[in-house]
Amino acid sequence: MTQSDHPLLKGLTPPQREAVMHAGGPMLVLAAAGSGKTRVITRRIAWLIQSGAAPWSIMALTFTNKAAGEMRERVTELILGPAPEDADPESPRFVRGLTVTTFHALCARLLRRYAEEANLPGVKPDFTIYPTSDQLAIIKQAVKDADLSTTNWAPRSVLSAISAAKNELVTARQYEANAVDFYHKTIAKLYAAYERGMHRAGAVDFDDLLLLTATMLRDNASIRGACQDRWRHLLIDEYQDTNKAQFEIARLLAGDGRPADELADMPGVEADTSTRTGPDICVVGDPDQAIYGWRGADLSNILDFETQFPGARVVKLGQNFRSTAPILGAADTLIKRNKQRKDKPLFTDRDGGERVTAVLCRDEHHESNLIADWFTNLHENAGVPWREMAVFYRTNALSRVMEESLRTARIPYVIARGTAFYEREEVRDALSYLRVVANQADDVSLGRIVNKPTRGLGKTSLDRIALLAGREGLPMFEALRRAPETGAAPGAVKSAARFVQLIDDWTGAGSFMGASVSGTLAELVGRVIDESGLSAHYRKVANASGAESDEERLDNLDELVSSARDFEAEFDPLADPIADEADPLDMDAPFDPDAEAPAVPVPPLLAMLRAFLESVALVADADATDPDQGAVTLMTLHAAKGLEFDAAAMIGLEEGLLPHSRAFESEAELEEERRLAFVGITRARKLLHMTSARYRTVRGATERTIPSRFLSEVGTDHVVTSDQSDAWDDVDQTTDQPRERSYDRGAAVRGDLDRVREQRRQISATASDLAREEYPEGCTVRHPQFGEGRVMRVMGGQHARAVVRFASVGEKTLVLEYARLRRVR
DNA sequence: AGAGGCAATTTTTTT
DNA sequence: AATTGCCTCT
Repeated sequence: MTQSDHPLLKGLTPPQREAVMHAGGPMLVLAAAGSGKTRVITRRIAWLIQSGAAPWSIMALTFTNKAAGEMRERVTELILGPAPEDADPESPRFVRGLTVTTFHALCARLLRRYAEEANLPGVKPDFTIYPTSDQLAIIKQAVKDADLSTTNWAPRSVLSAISAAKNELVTARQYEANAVDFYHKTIAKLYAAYERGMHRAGAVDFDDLLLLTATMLRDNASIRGACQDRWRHLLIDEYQDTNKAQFEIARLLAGDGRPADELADMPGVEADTSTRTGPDICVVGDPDQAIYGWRGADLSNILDFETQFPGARVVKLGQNFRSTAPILGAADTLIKRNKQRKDKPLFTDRDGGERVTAVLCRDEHHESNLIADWFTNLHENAGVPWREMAVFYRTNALSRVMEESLRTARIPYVIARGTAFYEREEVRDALSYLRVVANQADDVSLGRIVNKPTRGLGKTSLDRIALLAGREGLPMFEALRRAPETGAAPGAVKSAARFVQLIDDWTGAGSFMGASVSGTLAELVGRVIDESGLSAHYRKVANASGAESDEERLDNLDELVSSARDFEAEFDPLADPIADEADPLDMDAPFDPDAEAPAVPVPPLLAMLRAFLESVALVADADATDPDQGAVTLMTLHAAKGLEFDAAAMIGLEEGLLPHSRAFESEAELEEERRLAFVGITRARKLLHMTSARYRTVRGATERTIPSRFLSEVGTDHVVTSDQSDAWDDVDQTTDQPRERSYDRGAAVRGDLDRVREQRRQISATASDLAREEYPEGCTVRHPQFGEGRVMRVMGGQHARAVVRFASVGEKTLVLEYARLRRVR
């Protein structure tokens, strides 16, 4: 078989092949948007394995779980072949020992495994990962303790200062040493206090995961050595988004590479030995898609790669296989405006394709209706599946109006907000209980649930107990045990004892790892939700008001149990980068893709709980996009990176939104905004709509807007612009009030004004019929506040109304347009 | 102690 | 508009 016939090289361009086959040593793949970057990485991993590299010697790092999951899946298919139809979902297919994960998840695992050995200050293996909201709680306390006002020292900005420092690998001590003025000295003080608070709670934050891992690898030769011995091949995706800490981790993991002779027997490799030195680190990225400068990403990591890894091979992938020529043309014209940029070709060999459209709309409702109609049209007339459509926006707030329009148009949609579920009050409460179970020093979580549902532990008593905790340097939970000493009210003391007993029951009084607490993770989660009184609490509320939100809360708690069950079922101990501890891999055995996975001892419940909480802490918004869903996807431009759709809409192209007003100050940030727009444009395969609204209501105030500079910067060769913002008079001149906002939406897309006017005349006439059709008398509906009710009467006219009799509040007359009614059953 | 109401305030993006 | 925090009332 000649090389080019190799199945892993099939259909690849010469530069893609070069990257896949690269013999080893540092390599930088500059991959333009849509140039088959993921393909190259996955094929390279498969290539390495087929060339004799052990799967467990390969590590691929991504930024989101979703990207990691997809990569893992694609490598599995390349190695094991496509999944059989009758595949047992219970026994997941995976390439044993291969590490494909996110930076953060890798760091979490490494820290749990090595924190004790490395003797990192304040980090125990049972650490909790604090999300931003919990970080803020610690900072707020630190600000208060320092007798500063949270007005002058907004926790949010203090946090970003600390975070920025951590991303630069600056510790609290170093920060203090460098602080010269009052501001920096104060931040230094707060940084130190924050660290103390985190240590006390046994918590680390997202930045710590990276910082501590980098420090650990740097300062501890034996741990570094162990990692370098294990992972000989390192691949990093989206390298343009790495920050200094991530660069350090990559550099330390890559080490100095292996002796050249280890590579000598790789088949299909050119006899070019000059490239066979240095660490086998392969990074893939595109400087034009760098959009995370604000969280410390450092473009010099990719720009200076050749300096940092001497002798690096550079492969450029410029040919785009994704988008039509007009879309690429628009993207290219736009990105050329950036001054801080190495120009690189972006080309396709395909002709044709529809031009990009830019539409200036009247307001955000017009805008979202326009998109909804476009989608409907594509779906019904062009047969484009819903899942091939997406809406991108700069800020999450823009999703709301879009949702409304999609709902009205009965278009199925999903919002890519992976974290949303875990941010819900009831879910956070349940997780807080679980986190206290996993780590009893977690004071922030404890504080949230110690009296929820209320169990007679009020502020006064808790303050007294907190005093004891502060005096003796105890975690709150320990202080609760000693409540009798605090002189708290007898009732409160009793409550404290009951609470302590509750937690102790779940943990087997600290003997968690023993056999005293058995069962599955899902059982534990269910038990905690139940015995904590949370479910009873919400059930009571739900029964009392019948409101949707409370029923929903119960459902969400159930869903948390199911997600625990799923996690347990899918938990793959061998996918764990440190699995070799629990189940030593036979490093010398030849890799056999068909070998049965060995029976792995079920991890103890506590380990499972920690792994579950960790996975929950590390979910990304982008993880929530599910390509199998038959639904339009709504997401931020940031979450869109790495994805592609047949038809995409970018909304809110206005000065202040995209580019965002916070970026006006600096040229560098403006260029990042431009890259963000570039990322959005290049997500579209065939059709792209860009819209801007003449008026937009933000935080309750309607403002006149200015169309984004990017709309003109995409040029006119590939883009058709139409101004529909004044296609009709929407304001009644006599009262200066807006008239009912209705227009023919299909016609608006086509810009057919006569039809618009005709349709408008008809709309009010048919409104009542439509309303009756949608809400026939006697049907049951649900209102977000009032709960379920029965429709008694429907009235038409300009603002169709319905009289609804609610169980909770009696009869109400609701304007259908505004009352977010939903039919039940 | 705890719930509910009112006022103030708003990081844009995320692991 | 919506969330969050503070304060009052029961």
